[in-house]
Amino acid sequence: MAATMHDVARVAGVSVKTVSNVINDFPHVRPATRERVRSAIAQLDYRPNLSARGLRSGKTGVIGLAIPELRQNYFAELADAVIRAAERRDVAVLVDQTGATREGEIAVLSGHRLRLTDGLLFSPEQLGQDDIALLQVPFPLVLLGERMFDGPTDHVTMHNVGSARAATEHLLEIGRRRIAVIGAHPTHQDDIRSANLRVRGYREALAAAGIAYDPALVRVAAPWHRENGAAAMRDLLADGVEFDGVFTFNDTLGLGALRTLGQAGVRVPEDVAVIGLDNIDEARFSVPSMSSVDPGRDQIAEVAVDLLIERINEKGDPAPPRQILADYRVAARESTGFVDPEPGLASAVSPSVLEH
Amino acid sequence: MAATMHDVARVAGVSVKTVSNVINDFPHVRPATRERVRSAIAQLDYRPNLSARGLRSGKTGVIGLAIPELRQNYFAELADAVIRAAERRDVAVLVDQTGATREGEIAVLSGHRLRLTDGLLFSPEQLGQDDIALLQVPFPLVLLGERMFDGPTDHVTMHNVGSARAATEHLLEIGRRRIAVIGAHPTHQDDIRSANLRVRGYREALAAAGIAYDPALVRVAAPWHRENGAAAMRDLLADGVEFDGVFTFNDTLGLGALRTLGQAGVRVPEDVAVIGLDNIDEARFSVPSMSSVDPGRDQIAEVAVDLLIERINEKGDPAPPRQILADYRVAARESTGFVDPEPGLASAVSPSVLEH
DNA sequence: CGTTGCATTTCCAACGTTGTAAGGGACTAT
DNA sequence: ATAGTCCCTTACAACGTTGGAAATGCAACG
Repeated sequence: MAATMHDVARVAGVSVKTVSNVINDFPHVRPATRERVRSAIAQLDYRPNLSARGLRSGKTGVIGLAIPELRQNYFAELADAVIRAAERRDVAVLVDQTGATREGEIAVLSGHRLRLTDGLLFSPEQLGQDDIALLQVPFPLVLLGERMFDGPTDHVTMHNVGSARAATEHLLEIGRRRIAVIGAHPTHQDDIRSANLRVRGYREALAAAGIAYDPALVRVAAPWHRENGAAAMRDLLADGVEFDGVFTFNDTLGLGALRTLGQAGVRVPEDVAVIGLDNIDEARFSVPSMSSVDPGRDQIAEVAVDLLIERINEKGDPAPPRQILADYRVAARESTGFVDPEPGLASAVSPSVLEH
Repeated sequence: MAATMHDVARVAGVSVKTVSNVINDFPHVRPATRERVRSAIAQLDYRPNLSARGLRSGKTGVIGLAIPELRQNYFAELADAVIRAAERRDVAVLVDQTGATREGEIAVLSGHRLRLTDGLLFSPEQLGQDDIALLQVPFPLVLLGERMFDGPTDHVTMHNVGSARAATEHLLEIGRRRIAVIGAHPTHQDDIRSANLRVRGYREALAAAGIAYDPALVRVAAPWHRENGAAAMRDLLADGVEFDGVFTFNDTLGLGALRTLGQAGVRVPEDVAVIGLDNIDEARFSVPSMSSVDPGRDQIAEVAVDLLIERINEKGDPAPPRQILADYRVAARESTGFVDPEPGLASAVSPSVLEH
């Protein structure tokens, strides 16, 4: 049977409350007493019962992370970053998968699925701008991702316009002038916000370089899955539109596009340079390796966890919702003519990263 | 403030214990009473406080899953499967990353990191056969993976010999006769068990087909990372050994090998057919898509969760440890001359799967 | 009509922790 | 010596739930 606070108190010759005071770093404990308690704790290998603490304090020290599916690379990496960030703050993470369904996402917001958590990090994939009202929930919630904006909760997201502009600028810097994009939204689809912002970044970069905007180069693809990237690229090639660079709105689209280019015998980057957005690990391992904009996922995870913990501990009237934009940077690889110093190495971002 | 059992009891006009009895599906509650309690619960949107329940019952309804890193595709898919399996049993999953370090894995076993859990699913990457003694822990533990065998706990794992044999047989069936393998272990390395078993499966298949074993075709690669697969393939090509098929001991090695083959201008599958093992999602998206043996990951997750829950609820003397081997099957794709009916589609295993 | 037996419900205590308020001891100032 | 003060420590209750035992109600029986 595991030791309890009472056991520790008995061994140390103090009351349980004094043990509690030592554990919680309360002031007003004599150093000698503190030491005695410490050694009793060590001797008994005592660890606080978190259920009891949770019951008494109303906090469990666990946060929920709701994502569509772990097997989607992007979300695995997000979960990885969140778990690391939470660990540093001594918080555990319960992962819940919504299955990328609307019902799943709504279920998560009902709070019926993730019990035992103090708050929720939520990265929706189906809910959109029209569902903002659903975010009004009776527990601390921090929103992630680019599907809903200006909601009632804190929101941490990448810089859509900036990173899209950076991607386009990167292609311009290596001399490309006919730059296609893949991932625009079909009219009135509710991916709107994010896709529109990226189109805006693209156009800003073009404008700054004095290049005219050509609608023929802007391709619809939704959702942003590999097969749609491949299909959009097939269309682009079939239409005979001339282009020497492609910016896909995420890496998954980009990998699909790369595959089509490879099958079609188009050389990358000689004939067409390709850059994605997300900087998922997989981008480093495609043939050729794919350049991408790193949207600052680690920073997003850190900040999101911090905000959530802040909200959990918030007393009194809640502060107004905050929106945080992460820093981004270009990771240049073979698909835009750069060489990976250490191709296939599994850790750290490539040193050929261009700081923003 | 959230409703408690007392609130429900008051509304329903019964005692708290009766509410508890309804919630826990105890017999001996009159249907009328049960109904009254049910509607009170609905009316108040009551949900049990899991901290209190955990305190009282000693169970939290949460299990831990310790894996090296979520960003490794294989483990993301494993975590996905485990979370789904656990959800069906109304159990939540706390994911802990060991960081693929020996210290991290030992720390997990100390139980100091994952508190608030009833038991642990542990998939080691660093610990090996010599560390078996560390698995003797004071909480329910189910071991996953192929690094440690015959330990003191339940163990769920793929069928190493069988799946390796199946991979080799698949290459034989499409007419290959000079079949190389990548992923053997350097002598005395502690990957031994798994790599050896796969070599055995390979040799069994060769023997059954009446083909002589040629040591020159057996290549060392450790750990099983992409870069080592690429390097082993470079060596194989550089050595001038003749071969028309390659079986890599996991998919990551295979993707690395595919990359090298592509760069070297060797045609897949015309010149060399390639098959991996693990059937990670990524295998469907490489160019060409890569055949693989599906080691039954979903089944492994299901069984592992079941065993763990059984152990958690076990009373009295523990039953002897059990070892479960999962069913495997070949997923045939372009790299062995098969066509994906739906290339790039993100769900379900390809219908070209050959059942085992 | 009292008794028995069973189904149903209630009462009480306990799980391990922490907040509150009060207690005890040592020191200082008078 | 005495009161006042400051530190440090303690006692007690409470968080919301469930196990066990006790109590109640009801029907059938003699």
